[in-house]
Amino acid sequence: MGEPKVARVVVDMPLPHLDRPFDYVIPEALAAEVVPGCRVKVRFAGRQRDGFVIEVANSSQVDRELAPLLKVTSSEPVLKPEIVALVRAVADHYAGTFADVVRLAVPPRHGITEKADLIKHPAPVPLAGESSRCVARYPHGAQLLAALGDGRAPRAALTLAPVARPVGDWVGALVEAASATLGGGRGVLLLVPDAADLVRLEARCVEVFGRGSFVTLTAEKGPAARYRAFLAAARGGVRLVLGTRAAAFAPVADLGLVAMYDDGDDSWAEPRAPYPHARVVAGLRATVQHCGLLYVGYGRSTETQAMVERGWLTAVAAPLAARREECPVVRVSNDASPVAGRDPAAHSRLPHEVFTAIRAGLAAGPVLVQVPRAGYLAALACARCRSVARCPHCGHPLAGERTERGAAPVCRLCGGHPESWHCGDCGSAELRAPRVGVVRTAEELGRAFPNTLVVQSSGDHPVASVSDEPALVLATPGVEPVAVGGYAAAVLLDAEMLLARADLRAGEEALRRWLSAVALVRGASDDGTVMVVGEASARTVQALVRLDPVGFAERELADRAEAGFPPATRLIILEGMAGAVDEAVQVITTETGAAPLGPVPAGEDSVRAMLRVPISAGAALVGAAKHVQVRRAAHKEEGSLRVRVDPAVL
DNA sequence: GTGCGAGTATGA
DNA sequence: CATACTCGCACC
Repeated sequence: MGEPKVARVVVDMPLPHLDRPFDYVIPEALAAEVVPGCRVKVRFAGRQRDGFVIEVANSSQVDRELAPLLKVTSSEPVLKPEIVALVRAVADHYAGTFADVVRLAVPPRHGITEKADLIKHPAPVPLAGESSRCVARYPHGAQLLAALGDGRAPRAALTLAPVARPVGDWVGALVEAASATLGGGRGVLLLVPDAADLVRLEARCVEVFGRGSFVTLTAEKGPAARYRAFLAAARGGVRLVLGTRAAAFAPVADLGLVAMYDDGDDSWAEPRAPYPHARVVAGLRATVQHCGLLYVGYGRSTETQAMVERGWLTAVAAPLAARREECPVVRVSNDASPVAGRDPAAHSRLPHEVFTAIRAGLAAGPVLVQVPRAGYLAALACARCRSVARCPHCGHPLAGERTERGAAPVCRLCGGHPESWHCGDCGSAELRAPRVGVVRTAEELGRAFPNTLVVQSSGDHPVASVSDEPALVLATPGVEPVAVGGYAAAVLLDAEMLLARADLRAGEEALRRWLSAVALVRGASDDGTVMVVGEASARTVQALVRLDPVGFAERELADRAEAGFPPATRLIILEGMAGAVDEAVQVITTETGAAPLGPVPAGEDSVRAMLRVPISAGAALVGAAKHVQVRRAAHKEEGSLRVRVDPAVL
């Protein structure tokens, strides 16, 4: 008998200064059960705690007597080496701990499911050779598929033409990329932002790859179903995994591709510490595992644009001229606050053109009407040119705040109350609060088209699809039903309201939502039309009319660079008790040269401060923030301090 | 976080 | 000199 073996264990202990593996002796009696990736119980700081074995070694560097493993919870290797690397990379990117991130990556154990017999998963049947109806029609699209099939690791942002045709079929694009990768013998991970999209993707995967040839990983179906799907992937019995946010960490044997639909959706932001964004997780994963990476969408997020401009992603998109040929024609109807009663049929505040467009569309099929919900935080705008008013101090959009003497501008980010403001575009000093639209539109339109079937789809009552029959389909953004043969027309209402949020991302978000609606409409050659009701001069509306999310993202990124915001910079937010935040700002600033903003009050005895550096110094900034946490924890310093890196919402 | 050992305070 | 208590730190 040789020396007893040593297990390197990551202990479930989210203290920043203990964020590293610890060595334990494997008792003779447990030797057969211990495998890398299994769950164990160990004694740590006098208490019994859970952990994962990440490595089995013959000896330890530790010059003290090792404590023994207490118990092997399960021999199932649930934490694969590549996921260890991914979890470490994500924790480091977000100044978080391995323990916090691994909780997001490995679902809770479900014993009964683990002991149950293996379900046999048939291999997915890849598409026959030349069957790409979407991706291969794009410049570089065929090369992308070929690279995936050849075992290479291409990284791309595929900006789809928004149209209800194969060329604008996001599900098809994901399935084709998956098929190419599977055909080359590697595994695939397909990620979508929400349950409704997952249903659509699953349906197509059943059709294309066969029932049971893939698993769906989502927390929504309960712990047993989640763990079953996770195990199927971890055991290597299934090559294709579909899922939402948390599935970005799913173990897939011999991973060849991570593909994500609509990376701009806000559901990708994890609400638990350290708040990783699935777009970033996917990107880190492509790096760590050297696999393909594909962001598919109708829009282009500012973040993917930054990756494209860094040369890290290849842009795959059709030229603008080709897009306009294939996609619906988009027109603007200026919402010039029409006088009530101007349209006798409806007593409507809507422009007359809208009714004409709807009537024309209904003659050919269903018509989609996108109606934003009320309740966004409205930002102030220039009274003359209507561009968003920005804080002169930090560049964040200004909000209106009620005071004794009416309204005053306030910056919700840096807390400033600018006394004088001048429009950066036209020089005017006058501000206005944009009119907030009202959602009585459904009733109005219903009355205007009395003999028409009206379908309503909203967050509470989503409708998945509608037939080709003429119908007026009213939907809030994000839950538009799919029309089987494409909508004949779409009307996008209250554009200004969607644009008027006091949020840096308002424009990008509005364009993303509009384009998703446009993508449900028939192409120009089938007389598909889209009408947007809003200010024609607004940059975002212009981008929609030109169907040019890339040009928009380029300008958006340039703006962010000028204002010093992510993704052009790396930004961290420090929040907690004043003393702790002040000290942290002090230390990090001197250490990294970061530019501080704040601190400003942030609720009950809590303040927040912001630090920004150029991307090249990002790792140093995050490292310094982690270091501050380590020191604080080790010295048991007073007060609380939370760190957020590139938060989704500022 | 938790437990422990060193160092210091307190009292018989 | 014995016991009590706090502080600082290591935790495998």
